[in-house]
Formats: sequence, C-alpha cells, structure tokens
Amino acid sequence: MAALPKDEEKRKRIIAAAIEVFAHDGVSNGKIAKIAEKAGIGKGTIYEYFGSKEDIFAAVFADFFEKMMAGYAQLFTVPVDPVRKIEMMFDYTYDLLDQQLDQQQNSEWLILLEIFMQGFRDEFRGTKKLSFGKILRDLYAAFKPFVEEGVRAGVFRSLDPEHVTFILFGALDGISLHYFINREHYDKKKLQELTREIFLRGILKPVPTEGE
Amino acid sequence: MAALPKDEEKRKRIIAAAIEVFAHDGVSNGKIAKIAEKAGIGKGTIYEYFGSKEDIFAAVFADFFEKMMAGYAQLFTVPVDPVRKIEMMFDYTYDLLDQQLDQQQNSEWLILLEIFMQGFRDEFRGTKKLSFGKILRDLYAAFKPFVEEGVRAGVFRSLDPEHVTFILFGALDGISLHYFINREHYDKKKLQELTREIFLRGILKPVPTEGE
Amino acid sequence: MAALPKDEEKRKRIIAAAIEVFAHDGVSNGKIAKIAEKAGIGKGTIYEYFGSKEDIFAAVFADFFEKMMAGYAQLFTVPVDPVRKIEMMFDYTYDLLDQQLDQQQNSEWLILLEIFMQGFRDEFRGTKKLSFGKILRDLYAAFKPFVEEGVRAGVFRSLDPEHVTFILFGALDGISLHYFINREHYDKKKLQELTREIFLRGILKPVPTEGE
Amino acid sequence: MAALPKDEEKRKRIIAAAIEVFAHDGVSNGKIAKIAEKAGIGKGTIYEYFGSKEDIFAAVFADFFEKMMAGYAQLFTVPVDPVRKIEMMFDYTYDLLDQQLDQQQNSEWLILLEIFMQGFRDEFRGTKKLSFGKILRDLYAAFKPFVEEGVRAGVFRSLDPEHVTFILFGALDGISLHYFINREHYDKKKLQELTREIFLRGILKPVPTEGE
DNA sequence: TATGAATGAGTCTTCATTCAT
DNA sequence: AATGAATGAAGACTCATTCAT
Repeated sequence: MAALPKDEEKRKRIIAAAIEVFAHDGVSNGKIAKIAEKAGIGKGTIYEYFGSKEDIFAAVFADFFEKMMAGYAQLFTVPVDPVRKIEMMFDYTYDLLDQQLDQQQNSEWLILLEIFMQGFRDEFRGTKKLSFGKILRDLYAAFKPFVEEGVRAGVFRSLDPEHVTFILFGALDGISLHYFINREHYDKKKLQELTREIFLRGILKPVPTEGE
Repeated sequence: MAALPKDEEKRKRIIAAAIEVFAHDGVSNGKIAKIAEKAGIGKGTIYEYFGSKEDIFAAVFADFFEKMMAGYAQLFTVPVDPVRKIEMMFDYTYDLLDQQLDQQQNSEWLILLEIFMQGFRDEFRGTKKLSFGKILRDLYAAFKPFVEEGVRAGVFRSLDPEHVTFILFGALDGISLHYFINREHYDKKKLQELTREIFLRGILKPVPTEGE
Repeated sequence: MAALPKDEEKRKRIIAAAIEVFAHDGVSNGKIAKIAEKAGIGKGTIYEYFGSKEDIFAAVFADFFEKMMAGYAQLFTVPVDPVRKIEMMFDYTYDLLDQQLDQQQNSEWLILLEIFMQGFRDEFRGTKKLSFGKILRDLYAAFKPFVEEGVRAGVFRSLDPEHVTFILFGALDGISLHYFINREHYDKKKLQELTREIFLRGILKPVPTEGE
Repeated sequence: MAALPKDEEKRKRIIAAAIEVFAHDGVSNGKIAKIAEKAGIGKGTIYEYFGSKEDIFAAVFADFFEKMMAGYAQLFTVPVDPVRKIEMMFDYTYDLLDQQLDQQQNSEWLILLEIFMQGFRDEFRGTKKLSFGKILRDLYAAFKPFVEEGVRAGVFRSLDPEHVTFILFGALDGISLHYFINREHYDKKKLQELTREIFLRGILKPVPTEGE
C-alpha cells in the first residue's frame, strides 16, 4: 500500500490535529493556530486545505462518521444470527469505548459531543447544515434488518423493528456518555454484560419456564 | 412566603436569559450583551451579579440541576412499588421531553448538552470545576434504593442495583438525545411504551409461563 | 452655539482622523489602529461609531461632499451677474486650493482622489454604492442656471448651458489636480487669472472691436 | 524586427495582466495571484521578472507613460499649424476616451487614477519614487513649442505658453475624468466640439468684427 | 527557468470586562 | 445600584513572498 500523496497526508494531519484541539478546547474555542502547531505546519497552510474553521469542523465531522460507518459496516457484514448480531453491537460499542479511553483518544467522544451540539443547534435554529439526524437514521436503517430478521425468525418478540433499533442505538449512546463521565466509578465488564443481558431479555421471546 | 428580594429576582432573570442565549448560540458563542438585553438590564449590571461569563454558566449549571433534582426528588417521594417507580421514571423523562419540545423550550436540552460538554472537557483536562459526574452519581444514588427494593422484594431479578440504575439513566438520556434530533421521524407514544416494556422485561423476574 | 454632544464630537474626531490616515496611506492601506490612535481613542471604540472600515470611508465621503456642497451652496446664493458668478467659481476653486495647500490640509485632495477612485471603480464594476456621479450631476445642475442666465441675458454666446457647466467643473478639477502635483513649478496667481480669462473669453459674446 | 525574446514577451504579459488587475481591484487590493493567473503563468514566476508588487506597479506606471508619450510624440510630429495642432490634441484626447470606453479598456483610466494617487501620495509624503510630476512637466514641455509658435505667429493672443499648456492639459484631464464618471449622461460629440471651441476662442486672437 | 506549496506577519473585527457617571 | 461607553486582548483569515523541486 503506497503512502498517501503528500497532499492527502497533510490533510489528514490537519484533521487529526483539529480533532485533538476541538476535543480539548471545544470548536469555537479551539484556535486555528493551535491546530497548525499540532499539525506541524504553518498557520497559513491550513487555509490551503480548508476554506475556514467551519470547513475544518465539517471535515472532522465527515471523517468521524466515515470511520464510524466503516466500523459498523464491517460489523453488519458478518453473517451471524440476529441475537449474536445484537451482541456484537454491544460488544463493538464497548470495545470502542475501551479503545478510545485506553488510548487517550477521548478526543473522539468529545468530538462526538461537539457534533451532537452542532446537530442540535442546527436543528434548533433550522440551519441544518450537517444533517446529523440523517446520518443517524441511515445508521438505524442499516441495522433494522437484523432486528426484522430476529422478529421474523421468531427469536425476538413481535416488536416494531424501527423503534427497537432506535432505542438500541440511543440507549447505547447514552450509556457510553454516562460511562465516559463516570468511568472510574463503574466496572465496564459488569456494565457491558448487564447492558447486553437487560436489553436482550427485553426483546427476546421468553423461553417457556415453570417459575424461575 | 415573601417575594424574592428585588436582587434575587434580577439574578433569576439573568440566569433565564443566559439559558436562552447559551442554548441558542452555545456557551462560548453566546454574548453577554444578548443576555443583558434579554434580561432587560444593562450590560454592566450583569457584573453586579456575576463575576464573569463562566460564573454565569456555573449558575446556569447549578440552576439546571437544582430544577432537575427537584423534579426527581418529587418523583422519588411518591410511595409506590418499585415497578411503578421505574415506570414513573420513564414517564417523567418522556413528559419532560414533551414539555420542552412542545413549549419551544428546547433550550433545556441544549443547555444540558453544553453542560455535558463542559463536564466532559473538564474531565478530559482534569479541570473538573463543575463536577458534573458527581451530580450524576448523586442522582443514581437517589434512585438506587428503588431498584434495591425491587430486587429484595423478588420482583426484579438479582441484578446489581448500582449498575442497573446507571444503565437506566444512561439509556434514557441517550434515547432522549436521539429522539430530540430525530423527533419528527418517530412516534413518541410508541417509543415510550417500547422503552418501558423492553427495560422492565429486561429486569423483571419472569413470571412462569408455558410457552408464550 | 452649544458644544456638540460628546458622542457627535467623537464621531467627528474619528472622521477627521480617518481623512488624515486615508489621505496619507490610502483607503485600503490605512489602518484602523492608526485612525484610532490619531483620534485619541481605543481601537475598539471606533466600532461603537462605525460598523466597518468601509462605513468609515462612506462617512468620510459624505462628510467631504457635505462640506463641498456647503461651500458651493453659499457661493451660489450670492446675487451677482453671471460673469461675476463664474469668476467667483474660479476664485473659489483656487482659494480652496490655497487653503488646503497652505494649511497642510492636502488631505482633502487625496481624499477626493480616493473618492474618485472609489467612484470610478464602482462605475467600472457596476457596484455603485456611493454614486459619486450623481453628486457631481447635482453640482452641475446647481450651477447651470447661472450659465443659462448669462446666455439668456446675451452676455454669453448661445452655448448649451448643460455642457458648458460640465466643461467648467471638469476643467477646474483637472487643473487643480495638475496644480496640486506640480505646484512648486507654477505660479498660482498667473494660473488663476489665465484660467479665468481663457474660459470667460471662450464663452462670452465678443464685444465689437476693430482689430485688437 | 525580430520577435521579442521569450522573456520580454512574458514580462509584457505580466504587465498587461497587472494593468487589468490593478484597474479592476486597485493596486493595494489587486492580488499577485490574480495577475499570475491572468498572465497564464505561475505565481512564483512573477518574481523572476519583478522584485515585488511595488516593482510591478512601477513597471505598469512606466509602461503607461511610455505608451502615452508615444501617442503624443506621434501627434507632435505631424507638421501642421498651431491651431490645428491644438485641435489635434483635443481630438486625440477624446479619441483616446473613445477607444478606452468603447473597447472596455476602462482599465487605462483607472490605472491613470491609481498613478495619480500614487503620485499625489508620494508628493504628499515626500516619497516621490515615481515622479509623476516630472513626467507631466515633460509632457507640457513637449507641447509648449506649439503654443509658442502660435503666439509668435500672432494667431494666439499674447499669453504665457507655459501656463496655457498647463491649463490645456489639466483641463482636458479633468474633463475626461468627469466624462468617464458620467458618460451616459452627456453627449461626447457635443462636449468635444464645445471644449475645442471654448478653449480655442479663449486663446485665439479675435478677428476684427463690427458687432457680432 | 518555472512553479506553487508553504509561510507568518499583519489586519480587521469581536466582545468580555471595566469604570466613570 | 445601574449603566453603557470605552477598551484592548485575542483570533480568523489574507496574501506577498520564499524556496525546494
């Protein structure tokens, strides 16, 4: 695999630096000068690659979802039964947390929040430049078939796959968020298992029992 | 109950204005001048009540959790069985959503995000002025007894109440977040019921059945 | 006459400073910081009075023509015969030159050029924000009656007053311009008399003579 | 006549591009990058031919007067009587106007203004790099002989040729300027004739008449 | 010789904060 | 106590110029 063209490599470096800076200082508080410094280039050079700070953020945004989608895409491809697929979702989410937290790449989470903020605000004000909602809906849509399959196969109860998917993603996001903030007070392994168990039990068709 | 001193009333007005402005424009993008204008006072007056913009945000932050805690406190007081208590949690969350979305008070959500951001970043950088995590932990702690009671009473399965509580709050938060962004594409009633059902079924001790 | 309100006085000071700076350095090369310094105020204060550098220039522009028009207005009011009126025009123009050159207020001339430039360019590019042309046409229009009167009275030859006026103003402007650049090489008194004589002889109905 | 060396040709292209750009955007607002693009060469290449932006302007300046002088030189060479010579001056000026205005080459006029500006400012500040005044004086000097001849021949009245020349050039310049700005409101033919008539009558020795 | 990617000095403009009234 | 005019530090962005290729 050949090295990226010098251009593209520098572009990547800027985005990486921007992620760090935006994550650390926030988007509107993050300085272009700091990004340039972290990227190891001159302040002016950034403007050879991006038209404005907003453009940089848009690129960070795109980059983020590209990676995210790539991760999920791979996940969605593995041919396993619906229950296992859902388990993989949980595991993937927690693994991501692991990666990001262990590798000091907390940046990703903060960027996610910034993106959420941006999305919220655009929504709130009717600006909607980035259409964050659309991206989430695409994500839901990509996962829904597995839920549908589970329902069809009679493994899951007869729930609306659309909304089940929505709840799944929302819940995982929120749990991750809270975990990020309070991670030193909770046991990830335990949370991971518990989350999986509660949710699966919540949607699986119960096996006949006679008392517990 | 005597009327608040004139002072205190103005302080409240400033905070209310700040919430609007911070929610609409973001904290670092929200202007003091705009807050003053919305509060119907002079720009300089704000500095009679708050030392800096950051102080205003801290007050907004405190105000937010005061209200939030007050809401939950009331909730936690009602004497009902654990299952009903959890259902109340769900209903309360969705009602809050209702209130805020229907009354154009989306502000609250955006402020929550700003607070999250702040919390995350403080966490990230070790600044931790606002200790958002602590507040969440207090919230979890206040709810945990109900889960414990459910477990003790044998209504819930034997799960770790600490982590169940955590998952409950995280999940609700995340679902609300996603709903906020994509609310026009989903049915709230359906989500509310489905969320409640999945989660309860996830933690309830199954009643003996013979097939479904 | 009471002193101008503090506000207005400062505004005037900014405009005066801007004239100096723009004249000395050019509009696009003149720094806001320098204007502020010359006006004896803080850099930020300028933006309390003007929205942008362009606004300042617009104000300078307006101020310039206000003064210019005021000067001419006074001139046009004096009740004298057409010939004398035209002579007054010449004298006024040269007196202005005197004033401005003697008092180191060359600024005025440079500003005039900047305004011309602006006008030209707007014209050239179709921007036409300042409508310099309109102002000139108004000026011509104000003077035309005197030429008409001269023609009607039979003192001037039967020339088109519109175009005679135009030529008069254009010529005076150009002569002033050239004089400004090369003033140390020419005798103003001589020029003034010669200009007046050539122009008047050019438009006056000749008195019957028998040879010269 | 051999073709210009490749070098020289490129230099010309740069100057031509610079004229366009400076005319359209002003000197200090005109970008080197735009000049390079218009010249069809790389930005860096410009610096192989000129040391700085200021140098480019100086070359534009020189080029302008070279052409101008060439035009006049040709004019001054034609062997005709003084009256006709002066008429040729008027015609030439108006023809130039025609050319430039009709051929969308307004550029020339704007460049002239920029040069004036520069000259004025240099004069004003004592910088005097370009000595615009000197060039004008040379121009006057080249034309003066024809006025002198007219006076000597008794066709013109006994006026100071030095100052008559000065007034002639100044007047024509100013009239052109005003015409440029308000050309759609005036009739060039009429102006041309009127200008010539007024000025000539202003300096010609009157033929004996008996009344008009 | 020609290039254009890289640069950073320099500028307008914003806005939290101060303080005289 | 309340005000808002004044301020200047700070930051996004521009662009003439350089220089490695």
